[in-house]
Amino acid sequence: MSKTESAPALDFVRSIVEEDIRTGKYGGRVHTRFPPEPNGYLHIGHAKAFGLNFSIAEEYGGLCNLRFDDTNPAAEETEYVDAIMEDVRWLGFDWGDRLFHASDYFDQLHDYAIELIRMGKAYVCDLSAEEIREYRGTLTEPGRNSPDRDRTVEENLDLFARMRAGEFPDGARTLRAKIDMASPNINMRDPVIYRILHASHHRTGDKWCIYPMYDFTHGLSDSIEGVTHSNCSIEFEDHRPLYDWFLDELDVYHPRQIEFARLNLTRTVLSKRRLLRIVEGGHVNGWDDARMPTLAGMRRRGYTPAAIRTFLKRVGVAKTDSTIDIALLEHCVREDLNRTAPRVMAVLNPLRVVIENYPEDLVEEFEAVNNPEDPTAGSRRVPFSRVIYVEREDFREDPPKKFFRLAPGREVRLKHAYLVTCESVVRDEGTGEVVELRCSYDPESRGGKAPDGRRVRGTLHWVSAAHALEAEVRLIDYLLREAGPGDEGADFEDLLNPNSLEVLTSCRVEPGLADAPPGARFQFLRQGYFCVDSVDSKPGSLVFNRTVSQRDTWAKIEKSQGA
RNA sequence: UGGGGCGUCGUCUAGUGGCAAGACACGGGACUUUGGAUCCCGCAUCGGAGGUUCGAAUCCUCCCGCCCCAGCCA
Repeated sequence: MSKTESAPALDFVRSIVEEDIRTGKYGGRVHTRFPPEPNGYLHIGHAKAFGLNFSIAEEYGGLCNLRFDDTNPAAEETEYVDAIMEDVRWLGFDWGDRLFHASDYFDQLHDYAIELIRMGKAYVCDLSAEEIREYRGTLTEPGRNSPDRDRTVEENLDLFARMRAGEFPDGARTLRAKIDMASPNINMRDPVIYRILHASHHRTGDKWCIYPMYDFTHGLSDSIEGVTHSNCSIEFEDHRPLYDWFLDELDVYHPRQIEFARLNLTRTVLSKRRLLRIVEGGHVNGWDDARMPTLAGMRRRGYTPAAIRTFLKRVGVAKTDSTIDIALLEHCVREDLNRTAPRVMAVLNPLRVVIENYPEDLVEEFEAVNNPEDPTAGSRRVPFSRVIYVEREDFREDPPKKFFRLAPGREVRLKHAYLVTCESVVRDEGTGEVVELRCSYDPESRGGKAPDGRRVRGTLHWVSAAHALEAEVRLIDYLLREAGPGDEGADFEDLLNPNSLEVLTSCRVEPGLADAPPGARFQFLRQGYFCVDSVDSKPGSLVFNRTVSQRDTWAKIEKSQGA
């Protein structure tokens, strides 16, 4: 632990945890929890939250529970429960045998509610939802007491029992905490703690027709589980007095709630409401669409758990409202994939090239290194023949300055193979479009080395026409056209990028990819990182997703030339 | 106009009275059989104004800006 090892600075949450360990506040224990409501898919923003909770537990020899906050049967489904567990595990976290549900505590929570009633700290209220809102007051005016606020304990007990017994319809009555209708903190103005909901719960079925509210449930669940640090997002800061109130009034074990800022990303939608709109509006093909910021989407797109965890670490944890540049996430993905992804050649927009002086029936195989960053990755053999495909954008009839690729009379290197020179072009007679290049090769340049040491700046990827496999490649762009998350409003659809997905259908990839398994990740040389789509790719009809493009210096040069 | 919170490079994040640190982005250069990777160099006086102090991003005062809260959602 020497200072010279430059231990990374602690974020404020970890500082609090360390301080509590030092002072023995919880007997030196560290126990966190991740409490998602199973009403949707987890996205990268949730990953910040559970990454923090699980990581802190790991780092301090503590435990982290997975607890489903399932107190609203109207919104929750088992499908989401399963998806959430899969996503948390995918990122490499483990809750051991501590899988819990707020609904596990419904009996105990009910007992706590009765205790509050007995103490005169809770009452049954007959006000309608609208009346409760009216009585609550506003941000600047205090609220008024409910006419039912002074019911006797006996009457409250009786009414609450009848609520539970199903005597009243939804919305007829609520159980409220008796706190302070004049509190400047609106959350303290006699919040509802139980509501009547004749709805079947995905775990408890029809056992209950009254369900506890979040504020009442959350702290008590933390307390029951022996949580020490209850980390949540910053909009709950106003709720902390209420969190503390229940624990204090009931005089039970008292965890500490700590709030941190949520994650925002440029060009990315991270609100559940909007994500739902994108899915239901048919703007994407489901929650696991590769364009989605859900973990399921990122997984399908080819992002790695390691890259996401590195990203989360670099983003840090603070209370400042911030928006992370999506470029940081992409950097982390490239950094990981550069180390681990095997290189392969694939031509996205094929342009046919005939090497006129290359023998008609000859097929050579060239040794190609799989990953120059990783000597243990080995090599493979790639077939070469007289007719090949190169990338259409690697040829220009009128090459601009600094364009080091193919052009009439220009010589380039075909990666791993030969030096070739463009001798002439073949056009479509109707459109005039260039449909084929006629080239010559230097037989002395086998392997790509110029025999006389002449300098050849451009190196192109290619595939042998007779051997290449046809494939579909999906190019993924941001869901939002603007840099920021955009304004709230009905015109949200206008903020969507209409070109977030570009599908290329006649791509050609090297033959070795024939049996690449679903999810396999590759670097398509000079282009970026791609993975085999885990849903739509089939042997014989390969589908790849572009995970992230490679940095493209030429694009920058070209742009600055144009400007 | 009530309450709570937050303001440090373009974007994040450290720093908590003694030379403003790191990452991404951006710009420049080196190297290169991926215009990839890698390597070098450059890039902020800390929301504003006063004050305290030998010394302030750090302490005090006032001001300004942004975010959250009026669900029987979480």
